[in-house]
Amino acid sequence: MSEHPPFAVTVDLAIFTIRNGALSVLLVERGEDPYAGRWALPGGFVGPDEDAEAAAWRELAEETGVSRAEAGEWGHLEQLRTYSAPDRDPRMRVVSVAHVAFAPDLPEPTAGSDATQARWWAVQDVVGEDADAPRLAFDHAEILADALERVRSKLEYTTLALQFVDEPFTLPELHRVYAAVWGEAPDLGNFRRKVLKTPGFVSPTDEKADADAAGGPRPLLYRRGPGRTLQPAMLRPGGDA
Amino acid sequence: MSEHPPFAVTVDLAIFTIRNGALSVLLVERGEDPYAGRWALPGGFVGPDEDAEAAAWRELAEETGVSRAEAGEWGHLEQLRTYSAPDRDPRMRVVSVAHVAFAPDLPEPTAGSDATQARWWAVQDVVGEDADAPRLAFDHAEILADALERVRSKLEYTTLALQFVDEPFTLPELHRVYAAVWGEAPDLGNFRRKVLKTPGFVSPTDEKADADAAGGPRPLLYRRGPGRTLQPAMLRPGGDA
DNA sequence: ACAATAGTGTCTTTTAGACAGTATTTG
DNA sequence: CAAATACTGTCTAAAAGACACTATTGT
Repeated sequence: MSEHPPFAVTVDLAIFTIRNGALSVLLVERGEDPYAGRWALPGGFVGPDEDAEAAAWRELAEETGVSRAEAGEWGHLEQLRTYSAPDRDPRMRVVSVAHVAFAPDLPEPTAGSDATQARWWAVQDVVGEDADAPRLAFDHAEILADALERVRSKLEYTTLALQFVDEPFTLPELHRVYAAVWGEAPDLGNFRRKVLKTPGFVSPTDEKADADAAGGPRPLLYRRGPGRTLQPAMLRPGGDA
Repeated sequence: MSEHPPFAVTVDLAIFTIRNGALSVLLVERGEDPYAGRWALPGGFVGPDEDAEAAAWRELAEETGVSRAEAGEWGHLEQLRTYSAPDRDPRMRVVSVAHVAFAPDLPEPTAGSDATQARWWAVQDVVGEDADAPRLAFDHAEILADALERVRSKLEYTTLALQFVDEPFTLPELHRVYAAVWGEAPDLGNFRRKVLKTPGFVSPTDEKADADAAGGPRPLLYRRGPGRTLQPAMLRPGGDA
């Protein structure tokens, strides 16, 4: 079976967070060809002694500038799918195991060791057709589109939204996560009912958030509950469109 | 970047069908080490000019003994996930892009060119803990478990069950698909209501099925509709367990 | 006639959608 | 006080679960 050609195996990551109320994704600017100057999803090669998920955790920690142990505290990472078109990288045959990661608001990333820059992009500015929208390298536009669909649908039937907020959090904050990811806000009253009656979604504290300059009552603070799935699912408004 | 080790990339397939009312999966007996004599999911290497999905279609056609064009007629195939543990194959570093395929009842497969045998196994006889349950090679038990979870959950929110029946079909037949995959039958009356009121799930004909030795009225025949998703989902009985 | 299965209808419960209305806070 | 936001409650519609009931066929 040595007549089979060798492949390089990489991981690519779509790392999502909420910044300024907008769903955002981390991109790095490529410093070298192919696609020099274009923006790309962060990623790297899978090492000889790690599986793809371990490589993805390692890259996540490197790119966000936090230690891997810390990343394990707040982060959620899962495999998305594998991209293997023969010509997806002109240099060699590369198969990429793409992953999706979710994190609460993180600091602006530090530049990578290869002197390229990395920054958060509002997803809407990347997937849009605007003239100033960056054209992504390789097949990363397709990967990002798949990742976006994944995060949107996982909000429906899991408690994944909890990964986008720091503890403790308020229900209006959690509501804004749904609004940012779906692009449309569910009715706040019905949202509260759904979250509070789903066992294990959130657990209340008896504290209230600090006052907000905008006025209004101080909302109650909650912590993440142990539940992981929503039964039945939370429906996104206009979800059939 | 040539300091990175070469990988072999394969596809493995969990090919499901319904045989004698039981959800079944195609397994091949390995003829050589490692795991000689053990049963495994069919699979093979990804060729230099194809992507993983093309390799999976090729393997599907080879293993089921039907031409690839025919397979495209009736089959549904989708990527499951990628398995990349460093020690999953003792011979070399192999990354496997697993796929799931669904087909109506197929003939017993012919033996592969390497003189190994292939046959359908009732899923219950493979995942069970019985003494005569085969111990699968490599990490294929894990792949099969993931594939099983995939097919079970896809029945909930898609019209995938249509891939397990030949056209034309009756609603009791379609109902038996759900019963076989879920291990428990939804109420037939409520099932009919759900299927018939979901736009595009099935389209009626004005024909009736041939008579059955068991007696009873001859059920109406239907064809597959254009719809692909169920909104809202069909809930499996005891689905939270 | 009887058994078996196909198909219809009905009642109840659960849940979501669409609000209205009250309470709390800042400026 | 007004404005803004947090929170509660209510009415309605959609849908599922749990049946009972009728109809059609083979033996």
